[in-house]
Amino acid sequence: MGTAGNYSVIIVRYSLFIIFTDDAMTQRTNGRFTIEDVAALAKVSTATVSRVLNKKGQVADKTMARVQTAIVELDYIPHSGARQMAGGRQNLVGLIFPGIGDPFLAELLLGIEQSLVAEGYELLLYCTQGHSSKDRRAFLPLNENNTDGLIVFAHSLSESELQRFDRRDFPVVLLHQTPPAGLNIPCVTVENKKGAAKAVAHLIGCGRRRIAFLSGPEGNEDSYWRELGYRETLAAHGIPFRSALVKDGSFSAAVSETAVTQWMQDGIEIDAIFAADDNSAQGAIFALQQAGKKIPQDVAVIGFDDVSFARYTMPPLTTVRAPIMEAGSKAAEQLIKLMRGETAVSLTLLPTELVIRRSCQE
Amino acid sequence: MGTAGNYSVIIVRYSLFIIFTDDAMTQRTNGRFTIEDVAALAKVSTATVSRVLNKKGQVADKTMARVQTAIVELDYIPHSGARQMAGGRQNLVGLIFPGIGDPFLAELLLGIEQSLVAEGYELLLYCTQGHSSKDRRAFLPLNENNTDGLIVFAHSLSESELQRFDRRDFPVVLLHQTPPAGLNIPCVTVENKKGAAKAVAHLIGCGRRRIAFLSGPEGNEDSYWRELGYRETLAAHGIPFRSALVKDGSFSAAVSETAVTQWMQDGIEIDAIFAADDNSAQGAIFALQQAGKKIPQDVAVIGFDDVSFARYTMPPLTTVRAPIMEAGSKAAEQLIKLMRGETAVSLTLLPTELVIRRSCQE
DNA sequence: TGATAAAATGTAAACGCTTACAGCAAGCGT
DNA sequence: ACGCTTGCTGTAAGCGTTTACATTTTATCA
Repeated sequence: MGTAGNYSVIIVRYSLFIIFTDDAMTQRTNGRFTIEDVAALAKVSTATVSRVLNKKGQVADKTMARVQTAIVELDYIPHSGARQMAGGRQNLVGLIFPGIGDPFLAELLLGIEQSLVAEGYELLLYCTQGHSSKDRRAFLPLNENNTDGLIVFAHSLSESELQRFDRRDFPVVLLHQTPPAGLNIPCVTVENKKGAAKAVAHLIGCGRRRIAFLSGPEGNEDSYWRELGYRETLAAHGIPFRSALVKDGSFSAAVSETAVTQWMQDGIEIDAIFAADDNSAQGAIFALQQAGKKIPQDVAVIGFDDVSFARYTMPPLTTVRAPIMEAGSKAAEQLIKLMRGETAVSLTLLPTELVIRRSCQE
Repeated sequence: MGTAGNYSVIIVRYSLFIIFTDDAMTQRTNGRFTIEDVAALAKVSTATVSRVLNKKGQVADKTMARVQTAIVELDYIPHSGARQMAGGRQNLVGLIFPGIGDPFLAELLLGIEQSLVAEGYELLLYCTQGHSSKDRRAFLPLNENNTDGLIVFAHSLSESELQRFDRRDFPVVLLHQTPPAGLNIPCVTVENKKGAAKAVAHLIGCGRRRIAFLSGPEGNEDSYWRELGYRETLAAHGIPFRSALVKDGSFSAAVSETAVTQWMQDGIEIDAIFAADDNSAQGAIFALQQAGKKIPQDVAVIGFDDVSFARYTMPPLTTVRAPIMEAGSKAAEQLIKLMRGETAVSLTLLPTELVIRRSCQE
């Protein structure tokens, strides 16, 4: 690299030339440039290039400028695999969640990214929908060696997968799920039981007594607490719990529609439905209207989450607002602490709030 | 595993022994196991372990079994970075898209995964929402060195980013976006213009004449063609185009609500709205009802996409069904061809179909 | 000016995998 | 008995970074 006098000029003008003729270059996979090429062009060592790339250590301003020019010139991008191997920080966190497409997620993601971007992290998503956990095991494509930490939503990972990470002290934060026994993984979730209690109390306050509950999917923790809130509030007001008034709505409009239609067909008397989420509420409203019921006159409906479409249902949906965006943002904050080696708060419980629209009373 | 009676017991103890005493082991980052550890435990070379991991080359049944036992025993997971470096296949494809949370995406993803999983690929998602393309450039976390190919939705990548991939012959398929001039990147999209024409023709057939259009975001290609279909159909029926009847709805219920409310306040006479997507249609319906309009008596509304909630609006939404899932699946198929080195179809145009519900006529 | 500290830069090992190549054993035909 | 082929396995180079450490350059001060 000694005789570099006019070398740089040559390089700059003839970068195309290099690509086609330099042997070392053309032998590279895809003809892609490496840190060495950048170093050569900038007339520094790879160490220096690495330093400017990572803004670590000291580099003279002039040198840095030269390196940056070279980077742009070659359209260089560091090889993430090599970075992982060398043990540097990835600047990457992963979010693992079941099915996409729920409006819920839009907000959640917004919250997460808000916190993450501020710290220079990127977010990669992996959706477990349609993978048996068995297939996945060996191949979870977001893991301790290509991310700096993981946010795991609800029940998208099995207990054993969580254990793996815990054993390796890998930063993980759980969203809307408390950790399995014995694992000390920070968790961020909302006050499900209190929220449900507010909803049901409001229904009772509106004079409703035959209040049905549309649960979430089997084993879902949010749904569990929401149902508990429902039961306790019923009890607190001296209204007996009746299992015939509980059906699975699976957080799904379609499933809930079927469930409510079934109630109608069975002639079950209902004057209110508390749905475990807004999707279920939407399905319920539809089914009720199909059956000729007036909302809220005949049946009041109340949802949970307050997702974006809640105000567009007809009538607009009274629902329990979960601070979804805040939850995402808090989760990211805890993860950041963990990634820094600090200790995180093991349970963050966010308050919920009743948003009254017109599906309970005019 | 012939003598497996007490074998497993022995192994269990052995692995603990390894963890705590073997020097090479404890020095590893995170105390994680490598292919060498697996090789040692199975008493083979790393090459053999790699061969069973990748099902490549010949390995005797007995040896393979021993290796697999060791893998399970150590709970070993290959290091993705090392794999990338060594140049093996990643078995990973990336999907890059703007904002999450649109019900549209749920279906799309389903289609993509369906094709991908069959070929043994995993899917990782990157959402560009909330990143300026400037920040991202150097750090696009899904790229040619950590995936085998990319599916890029609509306008989530800049032209120069697409050029980079094209220059490197990296497999990319575009969804709902035709490639920039000069780039030969396969594209999968739907018959937007025809679909729009069907919708508008239907509206006209219902006797509507003052048909408004709620467009998608500026520069969106789907919206462009849908608007063209709208204009041409109007023209074909001798209805003059009036720019006052076109507003931006940005594929968003909230934006559309505002836009329609504005029309109402301005006293613009409208007897139908063709919305560029179902979200816009939902916002439009809401705004119209707020303004005291009856749907479809006073104003007919028609959407585009037929996402899951379309049948839950009140009245249920007439809309142009785009075969979203199929689009996803086709895109994945083309990508697979590209990744195999075969040539792909450069334009796949999927047919759209009018789904008549009750928002146009009773 | 020379001694010394501080700043800037370079050298080279290590990270964990894949794979070309080499080696070895067993079976075959002659 | 010999050389060949075939099937299986091992050796070791190389992938592109980061970083501890060594070295050189520059700044500071008496």
